[in-house]
Amino acid sequence: MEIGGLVINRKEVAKLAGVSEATVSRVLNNVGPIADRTRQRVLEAARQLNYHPSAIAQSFVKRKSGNIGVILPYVPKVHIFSTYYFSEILSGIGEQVKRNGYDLLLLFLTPEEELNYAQYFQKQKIDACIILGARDVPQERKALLELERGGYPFCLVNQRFEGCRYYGVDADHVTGSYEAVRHLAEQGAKDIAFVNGPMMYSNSADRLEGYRRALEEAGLPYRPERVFEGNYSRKSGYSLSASLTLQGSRPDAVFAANDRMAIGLLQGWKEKGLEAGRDIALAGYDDSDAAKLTGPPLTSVDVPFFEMGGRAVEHLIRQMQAHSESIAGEPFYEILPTRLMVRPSSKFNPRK
Amino acid sequence: MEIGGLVINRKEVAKLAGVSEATVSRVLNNVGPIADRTRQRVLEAARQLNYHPSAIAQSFVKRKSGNIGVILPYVPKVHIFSTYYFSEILSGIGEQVKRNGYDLLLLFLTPEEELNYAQYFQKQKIDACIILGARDVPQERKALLELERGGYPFCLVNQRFEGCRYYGVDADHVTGSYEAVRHLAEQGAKDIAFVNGPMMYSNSADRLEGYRRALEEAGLPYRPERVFEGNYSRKSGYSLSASLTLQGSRPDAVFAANDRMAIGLLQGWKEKGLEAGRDIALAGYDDSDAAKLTGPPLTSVDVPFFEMGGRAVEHLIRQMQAHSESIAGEPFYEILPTRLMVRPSSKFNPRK
DNA sequence: ATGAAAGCGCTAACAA
DNA sequence: TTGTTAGCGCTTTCAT
Repeated sequence: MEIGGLVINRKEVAKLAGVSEATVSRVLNNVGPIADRTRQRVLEAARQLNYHPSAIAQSFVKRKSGNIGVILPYVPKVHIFSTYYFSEILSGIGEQVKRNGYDLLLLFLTPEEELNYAQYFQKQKIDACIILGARDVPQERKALLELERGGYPFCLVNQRFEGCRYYGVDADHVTGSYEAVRHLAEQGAKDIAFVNGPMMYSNSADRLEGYRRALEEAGLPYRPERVFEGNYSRKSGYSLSASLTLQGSRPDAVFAANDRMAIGLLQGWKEKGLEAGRDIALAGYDDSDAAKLTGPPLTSVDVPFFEMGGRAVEHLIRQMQAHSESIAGEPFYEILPTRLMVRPSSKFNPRK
Repeated sequence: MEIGGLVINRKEVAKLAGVSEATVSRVLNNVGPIADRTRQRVLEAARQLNYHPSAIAQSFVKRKSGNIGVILPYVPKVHIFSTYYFSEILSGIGEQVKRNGYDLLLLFLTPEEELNYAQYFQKQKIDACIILGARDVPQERKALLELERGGYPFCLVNQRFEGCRYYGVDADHVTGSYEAVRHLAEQGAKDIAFVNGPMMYSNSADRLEGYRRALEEAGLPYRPERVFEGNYSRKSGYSLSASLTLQGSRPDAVFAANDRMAIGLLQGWKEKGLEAGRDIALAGYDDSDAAKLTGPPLTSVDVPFFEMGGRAVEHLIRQMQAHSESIAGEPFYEILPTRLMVRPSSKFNPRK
């Protein structure tokens, strides 16, 4: 049985072509002046031997892995790729990484090990990285600070850190939430509850800001007891559906910070015979595929996750160019627009 | 501005610890006998300098990248991670890859370049790979043959090749389909149509086999004109909804080869005022999250995609062990069971 | 236009 | 128990 592949190296190509190893490299890398006859001979020899230069050796000598890393948060009990949010961002990243000639290395965080992003650079597994699902907690800030100190190219997606000037791509969640809540108010809702996610995510804070702004503009009071905190899971939405309806006074409308929680609410309500768009108005967030399938279809805020992933890669490429040219690239935070998608769930029927 | 990270190498650790470079390696790799005092000194020096061995240099000398590759098919106009099928398999792969101390390299195929899986091994970017979405077409068979010839560890997921003995993990789609169609027949349906995917996927062929078997057992005739071919997209299901209902005789029931197409059918029918579970019975396949959300909820066949991904990694690990011990591992094709999930969409109402 | 040779950071065999 | 040394396959100067 054959063990491992027989790997041809430069030496054999050089021998077959009757040239030096250096010449083989020159031909294959298109560098320096080469006689046309020599080039032909080398290419032919390489073809005959089915030679492929070792990416590892190249990385080793160039001190570039050719990989862009994507750091994935640990989310308990969730198949991370199966969440609309991550999968869309990753698709966008994948497309752009490939287009730029890099490979994509996935780095899975585990709950046991402490956050250390810089290690991936020190170990030289990656040349740049994108961090998904970052949270505003001390150890995260520390890990990011270390990246900045090391001068390693990185880009955040969908998270900002107050007081830090990092590269990042975010969506305008303040406006997105503002528009969703304004829409609910325009439907005639006077008592609009908000099911938010954890505040350690900047986008949760943004949504709260948008919610408040819309209430204020609509002349409705902001009442802290009308803000509930879930954890962006369907289950947490489902659990909160109880507190949101069994309470003496049921709100006219609910704005949920993502579609999964909105779907949980929908399910909880359905079990109690309540229907969104009839008994209570509901708007979600993310405009996931699921939003179009629920009964009733869910009003939601579209976020350009796919584009965000692609833009993050472009920022990395630019950072790396700046580095190699010793130019100090200005940190850049890009904010992409969101869009409200109105569907039947947000209808409000005043005679309740 | 600092350009790139200052990377510490073994030499500096050796100097600081006052030992040779070899000793540093020995301590860090826990190899050979080491005096306890020496070990302490080295570890302390490494800690002080924040030293991380270069993974590239290690890979280079060991001729092992430490990466497991996942080859992703090119699917036009689809964000690949956003399909239930791929995302679940990938989640399973990711978990298991991490558990085994490897990193996950994603390899995106593009429609322009011709299929060449062996190159990733020749370039030494990966030590083993999983191939997703393989099709039974000549160039795919050629690419796989090359992998086998090279003795490179690889594993297929959800696809088999007649006449080849490759490692692979599949689900029992014959039985899965058989059970779905039998269920439809048991509901009283006499005319059961089948919306299948392209036959270049072995699992489409398997489904057809299960469909035929169930019909035969139910004493219903197999009629080729009742089999339609979509491409597993929602859109293709939507398009076929017309041919399936505008035709003179509408079937009693439809078995769709995946949930996306089933959802397309549902949408097409809804526009015509037809409702699954009332006017026509419908069963899908995959038991995706969406199946639980549709109106009506979709009867579907659950496939353990997550487990399949994990098992594929385990096969790779075993292959690599066999290689390193020069043992000839027996190619192994594993078939996991599926499970029918009955929901309202498959109700059949004879008075049509 | 081409060859010779140094060196990238590490592992592993051999010496001591 | 530790040090010395020879590569690993490539890129890149420096000669020629």
